[in-house]
Amino acid sequence: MTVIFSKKCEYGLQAVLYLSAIEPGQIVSSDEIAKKLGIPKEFVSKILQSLTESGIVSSKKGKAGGFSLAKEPGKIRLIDIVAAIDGLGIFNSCVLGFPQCSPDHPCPLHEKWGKLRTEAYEMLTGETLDELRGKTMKKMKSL
Amino acid sequence: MTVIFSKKCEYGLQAVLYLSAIEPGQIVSSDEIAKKLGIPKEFVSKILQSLTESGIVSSKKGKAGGFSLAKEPGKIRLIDIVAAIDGLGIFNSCVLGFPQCSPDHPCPLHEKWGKLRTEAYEMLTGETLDELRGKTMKKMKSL
DNA sequence: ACAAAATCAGATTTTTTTATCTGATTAAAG
DNA sequence: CTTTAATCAGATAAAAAAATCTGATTTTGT
Ligand code: SF4
Ligand code: SF4
Repeated sequence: MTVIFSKKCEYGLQAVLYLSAIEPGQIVSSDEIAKKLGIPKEFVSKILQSLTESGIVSSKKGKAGGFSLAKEPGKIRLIDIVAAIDGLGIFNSCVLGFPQCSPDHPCPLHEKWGKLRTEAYEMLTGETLDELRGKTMKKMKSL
Repeated sequence: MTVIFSKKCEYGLQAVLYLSAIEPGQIVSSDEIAKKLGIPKEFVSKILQSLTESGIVSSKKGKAGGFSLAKEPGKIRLIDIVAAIDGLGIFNSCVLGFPQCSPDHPCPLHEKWGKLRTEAYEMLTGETLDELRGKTMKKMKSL
Protein backbone atom coordinates (compact mmCIF):
# COMPACT_ATOMS: atom_id res chain seq x y z
CA MET A 1 0.00 0.00 0.00
CA THR A 2 1.03 3.53 -0.66
CA VAL A 3 1.55 5.43 2.52
CA ILE A 4 2.86 8.80 3.50
CA PHE A 5 3.07 8.67 7.23
CA SER A 6 3.37 5.53 9.29
CA LYS A 7 0.45 4.77 11.56
CA LYS A 8 2.55 5.82 14.48
CA CYS A 9 3.08 9.17 12.87
CA GLU A 10 -0.55 9.62 11.90
CA TYR A 11 -1.63 8.87 15.42
CA GLY A 12 1.03 11.14 16.81
CA LEU A 13 -0.10 14.02 14.65
CA GLN A 14 -3.71 13.43 15.57
CA ALA A 15 -2.96 13.27 19.26
CA VAL A 16 -0.86 16.40 19.31
CA LEU A 17 -3.47 18.20 17.28
CA TYR A 18 -5.97 17.08 19.86
CA LEU A 19 -3.84 18.44 22.66
CA SER A 20 -3.53 21.74 20.88
CA ALA A 21 -7.28 22.11 20.84
CA ILE A 22 -7.97 21.83 24.55
CA GLU A 23 -7.85 24.68 27.02
CA PRO A 24 -4.28 25.76 27.73
CA GLY A 25 -3.12 24.32 31.02
CA GLN A 26 -5.57 21.46 30.91
CA ILE A 27 -4.50 17.86 30.91
CA VAL A 28 -6.11 14.89 29.19
CA SER A 29 -5.60 11.20 29.75
CA SER A 30 -4.42 8.87 27.02
CA ASP A 31 -7.67 7.07 27.53
CA GLU A 32 -9.71 10.07 26.50
CA ILE A 33 -7.55 10.69 23.47
CA ALA A 34 -7.72 7.07 22.45
CA LYS A 35 -11.49 7.02 22.69
CA LYS A 36 -12.02 10.24 20.81
CA LEU A 37 -9.68 9.36 18.01
CA GLY A 38 -10.46 5.67 17.88
CA ILE A 39 -6.87 4.61 18.44
CA PRO A 40 -5.74 1.72 20.65
CA LYS A 41 -5.13 3.25 24.05
CA GLU A 42 -1.76 1.67 24.79
CA PHE A 43 -0.50 2.68 21.39
CA VAL A 44 -1.39 6.31 21.91
CA SER A 45 0.23 6.10 25.27
CA LYS A 46 3.46 4.80 23.83
CA ILE A 47 3.59 7.36 21.09
CA LEU A 48 2.99 10.21 23.49
CA GLN A 49 5.68 8.80 25.72
CA SER A 50 8.17 9.07 22.90
CA LEU A 51 6.98 12.58 22.12
CA THR A 52 7.56 13.41 25.75
CA GLU A 53 11.19 12.47 25.33
CA SER A 54 11.34 14.69 22.28
CA GLY A 55 10.08 17.55 24.40
CA ILE A 56 6.91 18.13 22.41
CA VAL A 57 4.38 16.99 24.97
CA SER A 58 4.70 16.71 28.69
CA SER A 59 3.15 14.13 30.95
CA LYS A 60 1.88 14.13 34.46
CA LYS A 61 1.79 10.88 36.36
CA GLY A 62 -0.63 9.60 38.92
CA LYS A 63 -4.32 10.09 39.35
CA ALA A 64 -5.72 12.93 37.31
CA GLY A 65 -2.57 12.73 35.26
CA GLY A 66 -2.32 12.80 31.50
CA PHE A 67 -0.71 14.66 28.68
CA SER A 68 -0.46 18.22 27.49
CA LEU A 69 1.73 20.26 25.18
CA ALA A 70 5.19 20.89 26.52
CA LYS A 71 5.59 24.30 24.95
CA GLU A 72 3.42 27.04 23.59
CA PRO A 73 1.51 25.97 20.49
CA GLY A 74 3.21 28.84 18.73
CA LYS A 75 6.47 26.97 18.93
CA ILE A 76 5.35 23.60 17.62
CA ARG A 77 5.13 22.81 13.95
CA LEU A 78 3.78 19.65 12.38
CA ILE A 79 7.20 18.85 11.01
CA ASP A 80 8.51 18.59 14.56
CA ILE A 81 6.16 15.74 15.24
CA VAL A 82 6.97 13.98 12.00
CA ALA A 83 10.68 14.41 12.66
CA ALA A 84 10.32 12.97 16.14
CA ILE A 85 8.41 9.91 15.03
CA ASP A 86 9.29 9.02 11.47
CA GLY A 87 12.38 11.11 11.01
CA LEU A 88 13.12 13.36 8.06
CA GLY A 89 14.57 10.64 5.87
CA ILE A 90 11.87 11.01 3.30
CA PHE A 91 12.89 14.56 2.62
CA ASN A 92 16.39 13.71 1.54
CA SER A 93 16.16 10.25 0.11
CA CYS A 94 14.76 9.36 -3.23
CA VAL A 95 11.27 8.24 -4.17
CA LEU A 96 12.32 5.34 -6.28
CA GLY A 97 15.00 4.04 -4.02
CA PHE A 98 17.48 3.67 -6.82
CA PRO A 99 20.84 2.40 -5.72
CA GLN A 100 23.92 4.47 -6.43
CA CYS A 101 22.04 7.65 -7.01
CA SER A 102 24.10 10.67 -7.82
CA PRO A 103 23.10 14.09 -9.11
CA ASP A 104 24.95 13.29 -12.34
CA HIS A 105 22.42 10.71 -13.38
CA PRO A 106 19.07 11.84 -12.16
CA CYS A 107 16.15 9.54 -12.75
CA PRO A 108 13.23 10.91 -14.73
CA LEU A 109 11.39 11.97 -11.60
CA HIS A 110 14.20 13.74 -9.87
CA GLU A 111 13.29 17.30 -10.68
CA LYS A 112 9.55 17.17 -10.26
CA TRP A 113 9.73 15.03 -7.21
CA GLY A 114 12.22 17.34 -5.63
CA LYS A 115 9.88 20.24 -6.10
CA LEU A 116 6.96 18.36 -4.65
CA ARG A 117 8.95 17.19 -1.70
CA THR A 118 9.94 20.72 -0.92
CA GLU A 119 6.33 21.81 -0.99
CA ALA A 120 5.38 19.01 1.36
CA TYR A 121 8.13 20.04 3.68
CA GLU A 122 6.94 23.60 3.59
CA MET A 123 3.41 22.53 4.28
CA LEU A 124 4.52 20.85 7.48
CA THR A 125 6.88 23.60 8.42
CA GLY A 126 4.93 26.67 7.52
CA GLU A 127 2.38 26.96 10.26
CA THR A 128 2.49 26.35 13.97
CA LEU A 129 -0.17 24.58 16.00
CA ASP A 130 -1.21 28.00 17.12
CA GLU A 131 -2.08 29.14 13.65
CA LEU A 132 -3.94 25.93 12.94
CA ARG A 133 -5.94 26.08 16.13
CA GLY A 134 -9.18 27.39 14.66
CA LYS A 135 -9.53 24.58 12.18
CA THR A 136 -8.25 22.02 14.63
CA MET A 137 -10.90 22.88 17.19
CA LYS A 138 -13.66 22.59 14.65
CA LYS A 139 -12.36 19.22 13.62
CA MET A 140 -12.06 17.95 17.17
CA LYS A 141 -15.52 19.02 18.12
CA SER A 142 -16.90 16.98 15.26
CA LEU A 143 -15.42 13.73 16.55
CA MET B 1 9.45 5.13 8.63
CA THR B 2 7.88 7.53 6.27
CA VAL B 3 7.27 6.01 2.90
CA ILE B 4 5.66 7.04 -0.30
CA PHE B 5 5.71 3.94 -2.39
CA SER B 6 5.92 0.45 -1.03
CA LYS B 7 9.08 -1.44 -1.90
CA LYS B 8 7.06 -3.46 -4.33
CA CYS B 9 6.01 -0.32 -6.08
CA GLU B 10 9.48 1.19 -6.10
CA TYR B 11 10.88 -1.97 -7.60
CA GLY B 12 8.07 -2.13 -10.09
CA LEU B 13 8.69 1.40 -11.25
CA GLN B 14 12.40 0.79 -11.50
CA ALA B 15 11.94 -2.39 -13.46
CA VAL B 16 9.49 -0.92 -15.92
CA LEU B 17 11.72 2.08 -16.37
CA TYR B 18 14.51 -0.34 -17.08
CA LEU B 19 12.43 -2.10 -19.69
CA SER B 20 11.59 1.19 -21.32
CA ALA B 21 15.26 1.92 -21.82
CA ILE B 22 16.26 -1.17 -23.76
CA GLU B 23 15.96 -1.57 -27.49
CA PRO B 24 12.37 -2.01 -28.61
CA GLY B 25 11.65 -5.65 -29.26
CA GLN B 26 14.42 -6.86 -27.01
CA ILE B 27 13.79 -9.06 -24.02
CA VAL B 28 15.60 -9.13 -20.70
CA SER B 29 15.60 -11.76 -18.01
CA SER B 30 14.48 -11.03 -14.48
CA ASP B 31 17.96 -12.06 -13.48
CA GLU B 32 19.54 -9.22 -15.43
CA ILE B 33 17.10 -6.68 -14.07
CA ALA B 34 17.66 -7.91 -10.54
CA LYS B 35 21.40 -7.65 -10.84
CA LYS B 36 21.40 -4.23 -12.41
CA LEU B 37 18.97 -2.75 -9.93
CA GLY B 38 20.20 -4.65 -6.89
CA ILE B 39 16.80 -6.16 -6.18
CA PRO B 40 16.18 -9.75 -5.04
CA LYS B 41 15.65 -11.72 -8.20
CA GLU B 42 12.55 -13.63 -7.19
CA PHE B 43 10.94 -10.46 -5.96
CA VAL B 44 11.41 -8.72 -9.28
CA SER B 45 10.09 -11.77 -10.93
CA LYS B 46 6.95 -11.76 -8.85
CA ILE B 47 6.30 -8.09 -9.35
CA LEU B 48 6.73 -8.34 -13.09
CA GLN B 49 4.41 -11.30 -13.09
CA SER B 50 1.72 -9.18 -11.55
CA LEU B 51 2.42 -6.39 -14.00
CA THR B 52 2.01 -8.94 -16.75
CA GLU B 53 -1.50 -9.61 -15.55
CA SER B 54 -2.14 -5.90 -15.59
CA GLY B 55 -1.08 -5.82 -19.20
CA ILE B 56 1.84 -3.47 -18.71
CA VAL B 57 4.66 -5.85 -19.39
CA SER B 58 4.67 -9.09 -21.29
CA SER B 59 6.68 -12.18 -20.57
CA LYS B 60 8.18 -14.88 -22.65
CA LYS B 61 8.83 -18.24 -21.10
CA GLY B 62 11.59 -20.72 -21.70
CA LYS B 63 15.20 -20.32 -22.56
CA ALA B 64 16.06 -16.86 -23.79
CA GLY B 65 12.78 -15.74 -22.28
CA GLY B 66 12.26 -12.70 -20.14
CA PHE B 67 10.23 -9.53 -19.93
CA SER B 68 9.49 -6.59 -22.12
CA LEU B 69 6.92 -3.83 -22.32
CA ALA B 70 3.51 -5.01 -23.42
CA LYS B 71 2.58 -1.83 -25.25
CA GLU B 72 4.29 1.11 -26.80
CA PRO B 73 6.07 3.26 -24.25
CA GLY B 74 3.93 6.14 -25.46
CA LYS B 75 0.95 4.46 -23.89
CA ILE B 76 2.35 3.75 -20.45
CA ARG B 77 2.40 6.31 -17.67
CA LEU B 78 3.99 5.96 -14.27
CA ILE B 79 0.61 6.16 -12.63
CA ASP B 80 -0.39 2.98 -14.42
CA ILE B 81 2.34 1.11 -12.62
CA VAL B 82 1.50 2.62 -9.26
CA ALA B 83 -2.16 1.85 -9.77
CA ALA B 84 -1.39 -1.75 -10.64
CA ILE B 85 0.79 -2.35 -7.61
CA ASP B 86 -0.22 -0.06 -4.77
CA GLY B 87 -3.56 1.09 -6.03
CA LEU B 88 -4.80 4.65 -6.09
CA GLY B 89 -6.03 4.70 -2.52
CA ILE B 90 -3.59 7.34 -1.47
CA PHE B 91 -5.10 9.80 -3.88
CA ASN B 92 -8.50 9.74 -2.30
CA SER B 93 -7.91 8.95 1.32
CA CYS B 94 -6.62 11.35 3.90
CA VAL B 95 -3.10 11.87 5.15
CA LEU B 96 -3.89 11.81 8.80
CA GLY B 97 -6.26 8.93 8.73
CA PHE B 98 -8.84 10.68 10.84
CA PRO B 99 -11.94 8.66 11.47
CA GLN B 100 -15.30 10.03 10.42
CA CYS B 101 -13.86 12.55 8.04
CA SER B 102 -16.33 14.67 6.17
CA PRO B 103 -15.86 17.79 4.08
CA ASP B 104 -17.77 19.73 6.73
CA HIS B 105 -15.02 19.42 9.27
CA PRO B 106 -11.74 19.49 7.41
CA CYS B 107 -8.60 18.98 9.41
CA PRO B 108 -6.00 21.73 9.25
CA LEU B 109 -4.16 20.04 6.44
CA HIS B 110 -7.05 19.31 4.19
CA GLU B 111 -6.67 22.10 1.74
CA LYS B 112 -2.92 22.13 1.30
CA TRP B 113 -2.67 18.41 1.28
CA GLY B 114 -5.33 18.17 -1.36
CA LYS B 115 -3.41 20.49 -3.60
CA LEU B 116 -0.18 18.58 -3.11
CA ARG B 117 -1.84 15.30 -3.76
CA THR B 118 -3.19 16.57 -7.01
CA GLU B 119 0.24 17.69 -8.08
CA ALA B 120 1.68 14.31 -7.25
CA TYR B 121 -1.00 12.68 -9.28
CA GLU B 122 -0.27 14.94 -12.18
CA MET B 123 3.39 14.23 -11.91
CA LEU B 124 2.77 10.53 -12.35
CA THR B 125 0.15 11.03 -14.99
CA GLY B 126 1.65 13.73 -17.11
CA GLU B 127 4.33 12.01 -19.06
CA THR B 128 4.57 8.65 -20.72
CA LEU B 129 7.58 6.34 -20.59
CA ASP B 130 8.27 7.51 -24.09
CA GLU B 131 8.74 11.10 -23.05
CA LEU B 132 10.92 10.08 -20.15
CA ARG B 133 13.13 7.84 -22.22
CA GLY B 134 16.06 10.18 -22.61
CA LYS B 135 16.58 10.62 -18.92
CA THR B 136 15.79 7.04 -18.19
CA MET B 137 18.50 5.78 -20.53
CA LYS B 138 21.09 8.03 -18.98
CA LYS B 139 20.13 6.76 -15.57
CA MET B 140 20.22 3.13 -16.56
CA LYS B 141 23.59 3.40 -18.20
CA SER B 142 25.01 4.71 -14.96
CA LEU B 143 24.04 1.63 -12.98
C1' DA C 1 14.88 -36.44 -27.86
C1' DC C 2 17.30 -34.05 -24.43
C1' DA C 3 19.46 -30.51 -21.66
C1' DA C 4 19.58 -25.84 -20.33
C1' DA C 5 17.55 -21.61 -19.08
C1' DA C 6 13.97 -19.08 -18.34
C1' DT C 7 9.12 -17.89 -16.38
C1' DC C 8 5.37 -19.27 -13.36
C1' DA C 9 2.95 -20.50 -9.12
C1' DG C 10 2.58 -20.94 -4.62
C1' DA C 11 4.41 -22.11 -0.12
C1' DT C 12 7.48 -20.68 3.37
C1' DT C 13 10.53 -17.74 6.03
C1' DT C 14 12.13 -13.49 7.82
C1' DT C 15 11.64 -8.87 9.11
C1' DT C 16 9.12 -4.88 10.27
C1' DT C 17 5.18 -2.69 11.85
C1' DT C 18 1.27 -2.49 14.64
C1' DA C 19 -1.04 -3.70 18.68
C1' DT C 20 -1.60 -5.72 23.33
C1' DC C 21 -0.43 -7.18 27.82
C1' DT C 22 1.64 -7.03 32.42
C1' DG C 23 3.59 -5.07 36.26
C1' DA C 24 5.84 -1.15 38.39
C1' DT C 25 5.69 3.59 39.74
C1' DT C 26 3.62 7.86 40.75
C1' DA C 27 0.41 11.11 42.65
C1' DA C 28 -4.20 12.69 44.00
C1' DA C 29 -8.12 12.05 47.02
C1' DG C 30 -10.69 10.04 50.70
C1' DC D 1 -2.35 5.55 55.19
C1' DT D 2 -4.83 3.39 51.74
C1' DT D 3 -7.24 3.26 47.53
C1' DT D 4 -7.55 4.56 43.00
C1' DA D 5 -6.33 6.15 38.50
C1' DA D 6 -3.07 7.50 35.80
C1' DT D 7 1.76 7.20 33.30
C1' DC D 8 5.85 4.45 32.41
C1' DA D 9 8.67 0.61 30.83
C1' DG D 10 9.45 -3.27 28.62
C1' DA D 11 8.03 -7.82 27.07
C1' DT D 12 5.09 -10.16 24.09
C1' DA D 13 1.74 -11.18 20.38
C1' DA D 14 -0.47 -10.52 15.94
C1' DA D 15 -0.52 -8.84 11.39
C1' DA D 16 1.50 -7.17 7.31
C1' DA D 17 5.24 -6.54 4.18
C1' DA D 18 9.40 -8.12 2.14
C1' DA D 19 12.22 -11.71 0.77
C1' DT D 20 13.37 -16.54 -0.25
C1' DC D 21 12.78 -21.19 -1.62
C1' DT D 22 11.03 -25.11 -4.27
C1' DG D 23 9.24 -27.42 -7.96
C1' DA D 24 6.64 -27.32 -12.24
C1' DT D 25 6.24 -25.72 -16.88
C1' DT D 26 7.75 -23.85 -21.10
C1' DT D 27 10.81 -22.95 -24.87
C1' DT D 28 15.21 -22.76 -27.27
C1' DG D 29 19.24 -24.85 -28.89
C1' DT D 30 22.17 -29.01 -29.33
S1 SF4 E 1 17.59 10.65 -9.43
FE1 SF4 E 1 16.75 11.80 -7.73
S2 SF4 E 1 14.57 11.32 -7.70
FE2 SF4 E 1 15.54 9.84 -9.02
S3 SF4 E 1 15.93 8.09 -7.76
FE3 SF4 E 1 17.77 9.35 -7.65
S4 SF4 E 1 17.53 10.75 -5.95
FE4 SF4 E 1 15.54 9.84 -6.40
S1 SF4 F 1 -9.98 16.76 6.70
FE1 SF4 F 1 -9.22 16.13 4.72
S2 SF4 F 1 -6.99 16.10 4.91
FE2 SF4 F 1 -7.83 16.22 6.98
S3 SF4 F 1 -7.90 14.13 7.66
FE3 SF4 F 1 -9.88 14.55 6.74
S4 SF4 F 1 -9.75 14.01 4.58
FE4 SF4 F 1 -7.67 14.08 5.45
